[in-house]
Order: sequence, then C-alpha cells, then structure tokens
Amino acid sequence: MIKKSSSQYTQLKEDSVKPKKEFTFFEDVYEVVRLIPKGRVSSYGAIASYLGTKLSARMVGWAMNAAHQVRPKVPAHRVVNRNGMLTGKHHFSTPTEMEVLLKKEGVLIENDTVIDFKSKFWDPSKELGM
DNA sequence: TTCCTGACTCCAG
DNA sequence: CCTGGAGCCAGGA
Repeated sequence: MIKKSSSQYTQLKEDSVKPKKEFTFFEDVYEVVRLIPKGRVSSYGAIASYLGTKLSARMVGWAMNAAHQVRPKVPAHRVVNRNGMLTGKHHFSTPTEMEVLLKKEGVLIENDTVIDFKSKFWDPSKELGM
C-alpha cells in the first residue's frame, strides 16, 4: 500500500487562478481539423500522429465529441477513420448529417465509406510538412 | 478513490 | 475476411 499524499504536489503549482487545464491538445486538434480543405477528408490517427501522439487516436475522436460546441466551427465531418468509414455519423444531429455534408463538398459516400478515399485523404503530416 | 467507456489503430490468430 | 486484445487518456458514475 503506497498511499501517498497528494499534498506533496500542491505547492508545485501556484496558478490557482486557472481552474482548468490548458487543453492544448484539443485546441490543436481543432486547428488541424479546420485546415482540412473542402472536399477532402482526414483520419483520427493521421491527426494524432501529426500532433505527436500517434497512439492517442481515440483522443482525437473524443475531441470531436466536444467539437460541436466549439467556436469557430470545426468541420468534424471531414474526419473519418483510417478506412474512410464514417464511424462518427451517429454523433451528429441526424444519422445522415455527416454523409450529407460530405456529399455537398463533393465527397461521395457509399455504405458509410468514402469512395476513392485514398485520393481524398488529406494527411496533415504531409500537407503541412513535418 | 477506482472502474468503465469510447467518433481509433495495430497486431496476432 | 473477421475477431479479440492491448495501448492510449479524458470524463463520468
């Protein structure tokens, strides 16, 4: 039982002014997503990788979950999984919202998957240079 | 505090 | 081709 007291860390921080953490990761995710060109799509893993946390693709999805209430607007519909599947469609106002938005931008969907995903794929590490 | 879940991905069978 | 488990880490119960 290594029951340590957290008090030993309390003096480490004096920034009692800031109740919240920095949330830089989420903000970075939103910024990258906003850079995805219209008519193109990216993946959770690609974004995570670009931000240096390759193994945290799930966190990108988690960030998208809260992206709807973030301003400026975040085009979350342009983020799909590595296979081009619209795994996040159920998190939009309607189950077809994501697909409709993409089609409006020229990205065709079939069976919940982006058609010709390979050519529509936008890799931040490659496009933004790394 | 601990435990569980997830808009993911990789790897082994 | 499909399935399951591990690693990731922020929140909610």
